Amino acid sequence: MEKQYSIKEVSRILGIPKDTLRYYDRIGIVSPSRGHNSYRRYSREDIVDLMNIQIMQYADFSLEEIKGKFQFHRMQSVDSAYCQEVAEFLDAKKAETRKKIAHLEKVSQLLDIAVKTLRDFNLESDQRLAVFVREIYRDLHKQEPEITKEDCDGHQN
Amino acid sequence: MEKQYSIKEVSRILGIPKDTLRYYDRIGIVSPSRGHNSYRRYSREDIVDLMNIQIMQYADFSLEEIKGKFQFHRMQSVDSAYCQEVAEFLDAKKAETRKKIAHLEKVSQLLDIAVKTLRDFNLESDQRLAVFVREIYRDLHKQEPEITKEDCDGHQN
DNA sequence: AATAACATTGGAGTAAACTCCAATGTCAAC
DNA sequence: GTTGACATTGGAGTTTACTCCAATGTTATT
Repeated sequence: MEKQYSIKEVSRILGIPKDTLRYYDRIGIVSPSRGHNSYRRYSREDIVDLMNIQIMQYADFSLEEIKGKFQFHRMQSVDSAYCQEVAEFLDAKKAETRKKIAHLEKVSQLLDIAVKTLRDFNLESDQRLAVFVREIYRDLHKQEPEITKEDCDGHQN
Repeated sequence: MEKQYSIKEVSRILGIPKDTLRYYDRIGIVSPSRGHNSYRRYSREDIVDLMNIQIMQYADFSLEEIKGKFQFHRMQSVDSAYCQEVAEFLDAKKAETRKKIAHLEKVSQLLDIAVKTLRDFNLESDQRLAVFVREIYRDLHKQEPEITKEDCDGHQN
C-alpha cells in the first residue's frame, strides 16, 4: 500500500503553493484522488507528474501544452507514432528557443553599446549604436509576408 | 513650422495600432498636443519618442520602466549623474538578459537530449537526460537566500 | 443635408498562471 | 465541546500591454 500525501506535504516537498496545486486540479492537470472526507490525496505518481510539470515549465511549456501533449499515465505503451509526434513538437520548441536566444543576444549587444556610449561618449560608439538601432528597426519591420488578403479588409486600425 | 501628424499617419508610419497610441497617451508615455478640435497632433519629437519606445520594447523593457527611466524631452542637458544612473540600469538589464540566455541555452540542450532519447532510445541518452533533469531540478530549488524573516510569518501556503 | 471617413471618450474584455478570499467542513488535541 | 490547524469550494482579483466597443463629435465630399 503506497503512501498518500496531503496537499500540505506535497506543497512542502515540491515547493509548489497549495493554491497552485488546487488550481492544477481544477484545470485538470493533476487531479489526485480524494479521501473519505473530500481531502485530496496525492499518490507517488501524482508527485512524479508534478515534478515533470516543473521541468516542463522550466523549459517554457505552457500549461496548455503540458495538458495537451503529455499524458504521463498513459505512457506504458510506447506508441511509436506518438513518440514521433512528440519528438517533432520538441524540435519545434527547440527552434523557437534558439530564436529567442538569438533575439536576446542582440539585446545584450545593444545594451552593451548603449552603456558604452553613455559612459564615455564618442563618435565611434555613438555611430555603432545608431547602426545597431537601425538594424533592429529593420528586423522589427520586416514582417514575414503572412499577411496578404487580410490587409485589404476594413480594419479599424 | 513643423509638420504635425494625425494618429492615423503615425500608426501607418510606425506600424503601431491607433488604439495602442491612444493607450500610450492615456498612461502618459507619449501624450501629443491637441488641435482646436480635440484631435491628437503628433510632432516629430513625439514620433522619435515612439521609435525609441519601439527599440526599448525590443530590448524587453516594460512600459513601466520606459516611463520611469527615460524622459526623452528632458535630455538636452546631459546630466552626468543621470547618465551614470541610466548606465547602471542598463548594465543590470544586460546582466538579466545574460541570465535569460543562460537559462534558454539549458532549455535548448534539454530539448535536444529529450528528442534524441525519444527518437532512438538507448541507455546512454536516457541517462544523460536523467542527469540533466536532476541538474535543472537543483537549479530550480536553489533559491537565493533572499527570504529569511518572511519565512517565519504565518503564511497561508 | 446626407454620407463617409475620420476623430474622441470611458469602460470593458483578453491572455496566462496564478493568488486571494470568505464561508464552510473535518479532525486531532486538550 | 471548544479550539486550532487543516481541508474544501466558488468566485473574484492580479499583472501587462494591449484590444475592442458603443456612443458621440468633426471634417470633407457629394
